[in-house]
Amino acid sequence: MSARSRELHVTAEARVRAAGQRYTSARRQLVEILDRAGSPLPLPAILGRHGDLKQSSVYRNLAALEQAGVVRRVITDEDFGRYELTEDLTGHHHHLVCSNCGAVEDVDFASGFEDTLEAQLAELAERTGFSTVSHRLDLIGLCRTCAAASA
Amino acid sequence: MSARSRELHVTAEARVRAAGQRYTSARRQLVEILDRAGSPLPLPAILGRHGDLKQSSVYRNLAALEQAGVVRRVITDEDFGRYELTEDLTGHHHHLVCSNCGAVEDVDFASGFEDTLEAQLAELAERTGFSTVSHRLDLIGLCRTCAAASA
DNA sequence: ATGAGTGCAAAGGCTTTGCATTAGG
DNA sequence: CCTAATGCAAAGCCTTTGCACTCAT
Repeated sequence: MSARSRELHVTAEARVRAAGQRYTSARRQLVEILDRAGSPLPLPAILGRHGDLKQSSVYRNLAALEQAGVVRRVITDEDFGRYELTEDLTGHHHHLVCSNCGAVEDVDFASGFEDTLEAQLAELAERTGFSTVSHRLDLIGLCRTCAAASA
Repeated sequence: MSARSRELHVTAEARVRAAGQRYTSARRQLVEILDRAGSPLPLPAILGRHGDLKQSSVYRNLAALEQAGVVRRVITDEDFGRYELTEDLTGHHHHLVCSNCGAVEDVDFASGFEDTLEAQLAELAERTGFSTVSHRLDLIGLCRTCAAASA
């Protein structure tokens, strides 16, 4: 296991315990799965990668991890919810969402752009009265596979 | 009725008919409701503003309008789906989403920023192999009301 | 022992769908 | 007339929940 991964679990465990819950092996595995995936995973995929843990338990554990600030549920227009590690664990990023197959890929922008974006958000917050705490920028398009298939 | 509104219905009707369906008075009313709202409306709100049209019919009509490219379903983390007119009818815009009450408000960025954003997206599309067709930038924060209440 | 986690099954809640009826072209 | 739209009720589907059992502390 990499140093980064070890670090991840230490942080995750701390948060889960701070939330008054246990860092079970099941939860550890879920964090591991999401970390390895590197992009938001739909529930069936999580279920499939965790040999033996029933669906209801997966939901409950994900809810626990979400409450502890380790996992967040990503909203998509698919049937199943997708889950990823929170940004303060993985770093700020954006999503490329395939409008055809639903695949989601993590991506980063040039840092300069991210700054410009922040500035715009601040301006917007002031103009509208919203206290902006975060943003969510998703790109919708066709992934390589679907683009090739439809060509 | 404003000239813009008349224009809107003409376009909407054309699309619905092109999709092989009728521009019913019920559908016309739905378009009217969404146009007046000026921001994505959750289903209960739509139902409430349309005196007499059963829930299943509202769903069916929204689906028809969506298929015709007049309406689009907005993804949120709320229980109910939200609906708005498509961007080519209302113009490109973004959403301010209140993380507390779920309120959604439409907003625009400075046009210069929008250009920068497009450039970044083009660069990203090239780098990742995604054919980006659109983007969706939502700001999550506290709306005026909720910010005041929690202060 | 004592509370948390798990499995199983049932319930929930939004959305969709089948079917008979009604209305629009 | 003929097809589409509507209402009503039932079904679907993801997700949540109740309850008894097991496991870890």
